[in-house]
Amino acid sequence: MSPRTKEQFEAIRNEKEKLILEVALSLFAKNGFESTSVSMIAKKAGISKGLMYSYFKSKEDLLKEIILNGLNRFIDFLKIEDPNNIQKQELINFIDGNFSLLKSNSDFYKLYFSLSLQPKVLAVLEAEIATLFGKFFSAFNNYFEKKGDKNPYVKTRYLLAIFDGVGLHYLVDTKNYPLDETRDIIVDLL
Amino acid sequence: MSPRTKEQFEAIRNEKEKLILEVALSLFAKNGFESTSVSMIAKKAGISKGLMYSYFKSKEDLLKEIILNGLNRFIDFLKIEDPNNIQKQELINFIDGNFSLLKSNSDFYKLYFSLSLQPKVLAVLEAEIATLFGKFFSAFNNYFEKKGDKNPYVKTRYLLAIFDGVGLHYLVDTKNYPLDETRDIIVDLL
Amino acid sequence: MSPRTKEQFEAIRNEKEKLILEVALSLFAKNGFESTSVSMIAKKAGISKGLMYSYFKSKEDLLKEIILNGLNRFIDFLKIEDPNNIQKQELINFIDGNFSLLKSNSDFYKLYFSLSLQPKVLAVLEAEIATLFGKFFSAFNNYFEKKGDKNPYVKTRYLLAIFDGVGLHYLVDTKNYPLDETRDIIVDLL
Amino acid sequence: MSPRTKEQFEAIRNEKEKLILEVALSLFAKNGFESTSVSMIAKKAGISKGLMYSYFKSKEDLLKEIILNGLNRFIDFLKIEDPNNIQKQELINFIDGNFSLLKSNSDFYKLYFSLSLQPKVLAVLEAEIATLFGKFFSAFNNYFEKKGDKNPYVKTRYLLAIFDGVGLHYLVDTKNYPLDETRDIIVDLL
DNA sequence: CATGAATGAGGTTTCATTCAT
DNA sequence: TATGAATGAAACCTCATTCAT
Repeated sequence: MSPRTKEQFEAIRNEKEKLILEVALSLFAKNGFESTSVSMIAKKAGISKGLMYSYFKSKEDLLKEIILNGLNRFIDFLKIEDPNNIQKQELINFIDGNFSLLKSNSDFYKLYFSLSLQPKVLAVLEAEIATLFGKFFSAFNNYFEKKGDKNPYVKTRYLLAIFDGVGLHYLVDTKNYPLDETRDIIVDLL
Repeated sequence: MSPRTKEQFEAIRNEKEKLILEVALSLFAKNGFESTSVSMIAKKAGISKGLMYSYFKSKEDLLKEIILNGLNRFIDFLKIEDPNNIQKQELINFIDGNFSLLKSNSDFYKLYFSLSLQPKVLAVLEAEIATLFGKFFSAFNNYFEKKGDKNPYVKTRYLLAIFDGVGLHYLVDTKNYPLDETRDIIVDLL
Repeated sequence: MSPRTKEQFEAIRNEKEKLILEVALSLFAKNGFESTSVSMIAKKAGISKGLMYSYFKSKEDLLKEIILNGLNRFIDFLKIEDPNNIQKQELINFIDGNFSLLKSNSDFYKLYFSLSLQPKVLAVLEAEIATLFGKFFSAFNNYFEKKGDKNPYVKTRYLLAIFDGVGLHYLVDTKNYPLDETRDIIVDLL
Repeated sequence: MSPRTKEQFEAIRNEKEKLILEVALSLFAKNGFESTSVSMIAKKAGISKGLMYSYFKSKEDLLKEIILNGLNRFIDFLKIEDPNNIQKQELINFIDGNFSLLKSNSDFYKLYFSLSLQPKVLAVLEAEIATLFGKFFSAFNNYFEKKGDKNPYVKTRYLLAIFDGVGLHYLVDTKNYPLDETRDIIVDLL
């Protein structure tokens, strides 16, 4: 066997890191952060605890990485060509992207919701989260302003709140919640 | 000296139980259930750890008591005279009650939201919660049906989701969230 | 109502003390000394914990009282008219007394057996126990000596061991153990 | 440095497990199960409390392991070639094995006796214990039946009770109890 | 890179005992 | 005499993290 090249090593590292992130997310989502032990994660990922600590310097660090990873997927859905002339379709695309992520990536949403009221854990990511939220807010706010809505601020905050409310209810009762029909109602608000 | 009377003992118990419940709720809301230790509760309540266990069988039992306590306040807001003829004002009263509770009792909401995605903890109260939620659902659903709404089920679930979404956003950003204006928007949906 | 006389008070005290002793014995026998809490005893006796401590200065003291109480019943069964001329019937009476106590007072036996291998607890009663055991030993030993038995010491120790072995097996399997038939075999050893 | 091999890890575990079992047995025998704390065990074994829990799920689990370990040594002493024709010598071998174990392994006997009247603790091992006891019973019962004894059942139960009585007395007064002479008396009963 | 034994701090819980009333 | 609220020490147990190999 020829010795592995640097690239191969890096590929293995990346792959294993990804595995840990996935496994940890699923466990955090299911049991909560505090109730998930590092041992459980290592076991489910098929590695040793020690190795986990070579990828992430602490359990909290692992959590942050997971959250950052998850947040980054959102930005992609919001594609605005011209901030001064936001198209309805652009916002619809965002909504649809969001909802499809909700379905495909519900673990991340669960984790995020369950942490969103415990500022301590998320404190370190405050800046990132504020930035992200700010982008969404601007987009909708600008759109409603341009559209001449009576109170764009209130409407925007209302709409963003709805996203989370619907997400929450969908996650709590995934089988029955009428997500697609709700999507139509929301789109009608634009 | 004569021993304390039954009434005196009961008064002591009631008062201290209330104290513990309040202190625990505030800490659970702030740090989360798992991250709040019985030591912290005892310290803040000015009692020994041991005493807490004379009032509540376990930390989890304490949590359940808190949740039950909190849930019971909700029911009062939903007063329906005739289920076959629900009045718009009755639902408005419910909404207003809810929002006023959100303001005055935000700790309970915080706790409830942060637990709502960890079914394990709430499992024991599932029945109570389902009953409560069922009542709210019926009220709105019946109302929308009677009103001839196109899809009462979807609308009801949408509305209940909005409550939680708005609540969540209000709790995360209490200072700025335009709760009263949002209330008007919601009332207009009826 | 006329005030109670000193005698009445004492009668009440004695009665209550007896009640506590009985209740505690039954619980100790069932759960073991360590696994029985003072609270359990007080509850089952229908008194407060504080009161219990006015009768017995500690949980251990209560145990000692119980053991002493129980041991004293034994002596009565061993009635020897003339130590230099012990009658077979006197020993038979002792055996029968013992076995009947085993049936009627099995709680005490259970407790005693389960403690007999933990010298710490019984250490304080060592003297009493040694005295009692010594009396039994002497009686049987003298009898076998007089009777011209080859090895009275061994036979005596063997016999006393049998008592406990049979007692133990009877207590473990009270329903099925053939106590009366065993009694006859033992009597034949005299 | 290369990590330890599986074999090395296993060796460490086996050794330490054995150490803990031995230390715990000695303490349980001396103080009783309830009065022996995990701290005491850990201290005497020279390990941390936490480590004990990596070897045994709980203090009770540790106890069960000890009992199972001890029980297994018994079976070896009972070797019956033909159950329909049990030889006197086979039973003598069993008795001698038992007594020699009593001497060499007195801690286990002590523990077992002190637990035998607290069914709660042993409840989980009931099946194993019943099986073991059943084997002994059958062997002696069959032997006495074949031999034409008047009442094989009573004799067998009497004999098994004697084993325990003698064991108990030997353990309480190891220095003086005439175990070997007693052994001869018992053998004569066959 | 990889392992899992080992630690130690801190969690939940129990309970004999005290003491104000 | 009688109560049970209250304490505090100590029990059992968990787990993030370290480290020798």
